[in-house]
Amino acid sequence: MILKAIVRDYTSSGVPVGSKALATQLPLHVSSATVRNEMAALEELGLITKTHSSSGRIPSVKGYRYYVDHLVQPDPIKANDIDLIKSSLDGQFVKIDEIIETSAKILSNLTSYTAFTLKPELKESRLSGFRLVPLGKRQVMAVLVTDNGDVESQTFNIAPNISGDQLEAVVRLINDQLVGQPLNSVLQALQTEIPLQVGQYLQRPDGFLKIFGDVLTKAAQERFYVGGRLNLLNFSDSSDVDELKSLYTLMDRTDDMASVLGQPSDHIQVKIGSEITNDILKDYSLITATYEVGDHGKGVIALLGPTRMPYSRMIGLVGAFRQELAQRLIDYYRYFDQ
Amino acid sequence: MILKAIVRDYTSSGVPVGSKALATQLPLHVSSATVRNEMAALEELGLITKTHSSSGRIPSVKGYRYYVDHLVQPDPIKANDIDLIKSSLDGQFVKIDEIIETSAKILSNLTSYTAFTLKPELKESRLSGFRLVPLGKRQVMAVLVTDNGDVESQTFNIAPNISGDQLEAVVRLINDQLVGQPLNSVLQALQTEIPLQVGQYLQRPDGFLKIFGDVLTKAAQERFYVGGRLNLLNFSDSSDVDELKSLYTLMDRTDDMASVLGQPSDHIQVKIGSEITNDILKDYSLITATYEVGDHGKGVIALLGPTRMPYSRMIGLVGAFRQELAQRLIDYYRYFDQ
DNA sequence: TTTAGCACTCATAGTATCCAAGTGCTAAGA
DNA sequence: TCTTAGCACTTGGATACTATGAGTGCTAAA
Repeated sequence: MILKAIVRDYTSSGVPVGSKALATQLPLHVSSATVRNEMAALEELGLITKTHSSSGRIPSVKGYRYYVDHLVQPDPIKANDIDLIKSSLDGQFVKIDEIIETSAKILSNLTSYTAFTLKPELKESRLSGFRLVPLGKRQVMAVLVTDNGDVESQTFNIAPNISGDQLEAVVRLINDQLVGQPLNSVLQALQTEIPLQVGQYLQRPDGFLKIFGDVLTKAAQERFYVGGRLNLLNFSDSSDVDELKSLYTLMDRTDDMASVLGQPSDHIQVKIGSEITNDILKDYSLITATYEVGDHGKGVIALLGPTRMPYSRMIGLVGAFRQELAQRLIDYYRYFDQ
Repeated sequence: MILKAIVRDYTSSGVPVGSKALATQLPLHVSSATVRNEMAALEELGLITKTHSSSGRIPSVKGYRYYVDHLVQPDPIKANDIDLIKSSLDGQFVKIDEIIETSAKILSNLTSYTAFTLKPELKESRLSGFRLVPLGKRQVMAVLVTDNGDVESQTFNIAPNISGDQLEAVVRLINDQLVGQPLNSVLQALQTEIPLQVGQYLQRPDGFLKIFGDVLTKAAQERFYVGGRLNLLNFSDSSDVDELKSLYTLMDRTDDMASVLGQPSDHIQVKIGSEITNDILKDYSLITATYEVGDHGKGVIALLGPTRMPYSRMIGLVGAFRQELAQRLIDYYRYFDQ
């Protein structure tokens, strides 16, 4: 009960909490001295610490962990918030990506923290088609489609001496040999056999290979969105410029962030401070949740905030949001899947 | 001479400069008392100020202005720097936009400030084609091309009850009526007659109209790139979080930034502190330069830094960079234009 | 087991003091 | 008339000292 009160107090006020204040708040009627004894015990257990020898107590990482694992109960979500979520997700979206991207924004607005969303994805998507669409005299658009429904495109200029036939031959080559293969394999093939084969049709295959590689890697990458980047300035130290920089740099690296978010799991996960695998985030906490979209795979939403975040509220919010988002996406697919 | 020395000193050290230090630095042999008398005169003229009543002097906005207008001579660019520029611009680019984007990065790296680049653009580009490329069962990609060579695309899903014929009819409609018109007019038509006409072919035209509007506005927007966003943290106060936030928000608004950069002009422009039209930037300085790419229009590069930036070096750099970039782009067009 | 009492600790804010860097002004010198 | 030495004065910043108050640990009594 005391640990719970300390966490609650500290996360809402940000000030180390002392025995006297605590005694008056507790549902039991006990004196501050009693509280002090109990606090000494909690400190012994490593659940709370002091900032200096005569200060009030703050929860340690271990303390937060115990609180999150055993004591916290998610706040019921406010009617206001649920309305906001519903109405924000209710827009006229024409692409899944838009929904996912907006989700990150909503979640960050709701919490004043920074939010991440990962698009739901089948384990391994396969190449389902590649085309070159001629646009102007020299302009061509390369379009790559996966069996997942993801589309990547890029325009480029071709050298004047390349004929339409040559391009068609290359497209046919790619489609014949690679459609149906997982993107990873295609990427690998790009390093090995493809250049040789393409070389039969094009004099200087470099340009084409670069384009193809670009759209391919874009398609193979996880779709990762960040909302409320700037909120980081609120809750981070923000005096240490270098730290801020590495944080922002980290957030732009899709791969690193994907590994930080970790494996999908069914329940809401909370990683606190040093529990996060990446050192740059050791002073923050991360709440992640997986959302399932029927047979369209799983996605992840996550929330990054200070270690001293009001976990009960945030866990409640993330939980509610994941449900709303999943529902919204299921509806989306139901409408468009034949 | 004294003003020049003060600006030079202060921009390189960041510390208000006093009469004694100044006396030893000046090419003339004069005592500090003489310098003090001159400084009093300069202060009278409003060219320099004190931070407090017994501090050294710093240049005022008016002082910087005078310096930039009459005293500064651009530093000759270092061999190192020119090599870096050349080699960075030398990559295998397949799109103009890539070159422009990289330019912002190079310039920001070179200066440790924040750089902006605006793609060269003809006065008003016109719609030269619109298509819908079917990708899968329900997926369609909308592609819009301008006579400028700009391409915008977006994928979306169509409702199951729409036939290929309907889409073709819509595409034909758009192309027949609107090709050759300036994008602005097309945007306007989108508000007025187009919805009615499209309504004849589609039951629920909203989705299509949104897509068309989206790609259209994207194409009509100026192409604007920012490099070294994070450098802002170095040279801005960075303790005032709200200020930082509005600064970053500003940088994401293409329109506002375009108006901040101002009208293209032939020579390098320097705007100092409160001279910048936007209040958010009142403690910064902005160096802008226009680069011309033959008959492919004009673009802009710009550099944002603290008011106390070493103008001579920066003006030199921006000048050299603009030349290199223009040359690079001219080469690019020469290679691909027929 | 709980509690009152008390000595002790430490961060924070406020105050005084010193120092260095710089200024303005005056009066003498070139 | 311009330059310069000299000097009193101003100011921010560093350093030291001193309350003050919130909080602790421990002891002894209830």
